[in-house]
This record gives sequence, structure tokens and C-alpha cells, in this order.
Amino acid sequence: MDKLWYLSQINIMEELPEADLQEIARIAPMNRTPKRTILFTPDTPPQGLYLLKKGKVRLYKLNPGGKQFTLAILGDGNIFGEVEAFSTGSSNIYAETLEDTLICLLSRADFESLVQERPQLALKMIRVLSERLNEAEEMLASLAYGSVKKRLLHLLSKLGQNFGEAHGEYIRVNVPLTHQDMAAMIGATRETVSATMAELVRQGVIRKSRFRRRISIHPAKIREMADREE
DNA sequence: TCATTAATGTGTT
DNA sequence: AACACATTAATGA
Repeated sequence: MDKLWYLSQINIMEELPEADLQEIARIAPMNRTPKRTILFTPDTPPQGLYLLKKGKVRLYKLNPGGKQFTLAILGDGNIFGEVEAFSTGSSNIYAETLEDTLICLLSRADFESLVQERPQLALKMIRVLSERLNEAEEMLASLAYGSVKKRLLHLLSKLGQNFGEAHGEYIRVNVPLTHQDMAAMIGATRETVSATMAELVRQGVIRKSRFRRRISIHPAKIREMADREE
């Protein structure tokens, strides 16, 4: 695919003039990264701004007990990297690809001069980071009250909103997460997630594709059930 | 395709 | 929720 097209798909870049996109394409080549690759850790911090052209990346932290806490799952057109220091106040963050991805790495210097050229980029960036902060807050709120079932329903509905693809009555969730991954995201055990998922399948709220751990959700049923749950 | 590893299902404590 | 164990799915040679 065309490099410029991908750049224009990046949220904060979408309205940049062609000339700027070409300049970025020149200095920050497109990189193919396999799934389950760790992009950076607190020990090897990000060296600039990552432009996620295609694919999915999970940002997470480790709690004192060594368990992972997922901050966000990012899809096509998002940005991450050094900017996380703004939104979270720290850079003790891990990033790993969830699937094969196309990524550009823009150095800090290049990014800073770009922002000086185009101050409106900074505004767009604030918008993107605010959205992400909102999502994280919602996740925290849901973690604080409901049962495992409610938390799982909330997670599934969120994933459907962000990464869903209409498929008849159902929405296919295009994120390759294992039950273990989901358990870590909602603070439950793997076994409970497995059992709850099986229950949701029986109740017709979700359906499993026989292909690579993809699931489909029934949005109306999910919302209805989430409201009914404690 | 087949062997190996990873993920999931389930009963028990 | 944690553990043990059986079953099934994915991976890659």
C-alpha cells in the first residue's frame, strides 16, 4: 500500500498538506512489525512518536505485584510513545503489538519541529490523548463496582465500539485477545473469564468464530444484560 | 500433515 | 479464586 495514504490515516495527520506528509514519509519510513512484539518497556523507553498506521497495539503497566494493567488498546491511525509521558505523568509503560502492524517512528526532534511548523497538530494531539484518558477512566469506574460478568460485558461492548465490524445482527470484534488477556484487563481470573464467556455464548449474547479467537457480540443484548447485572 | 505448544473447559477445594 | 487436569485449537516444521 501507499505510504502517503497510511500517513493521511493517522488521526492527527489527516488534515496536513500533502507536502508535509511527504516530508514525514521521507524521514520516518514505514516499518512492519510482527504480532506480540514488545516495542518499548520502562527499561528501553520510546525514542519518539510512534505512528500506528495499521494494526493494534496494547499499552500496559505492571502493578507492584507484577500483574499487567492495560491502559489502552490502540487501532489504526493512533499515536503513542513519548506522548504518553504527558497523559500519564510517567513513562513506566510497555507497548506490544497484538497483531502484525505497520508503524512509523518519528524522532523527538523531528516531531518537535513538525509541531512548530503546524501548531494545530498539538491541538489534535490533545484531543486524541483526552479520548484515551476518558476511556481509561471508564474502565476504572467499571472495575470499581460490578461483578466479573458486568465488567466483561463492559469490556466486550467497548471493544465492539472501537474495533467492531458489522456482521448481520452481530458485530465482529477484530481484536485477538485470549481469555487470559481479558482477565488481566478486568481484574478477574482466567478461569472465571472462560466460564463467563461460555455462559454468554449459551445466552446468545456473543458468538465465537471458529477462526483465530475472534468473537462477535450482539450489541443490543450486551447493553441490556449489562444494565441488568450487578 | 503431524507433533508440539498454547488456549480453553470444567470439576474440586 | 486457585488449582489440577482433560480437551481442543493454533503453530510451525
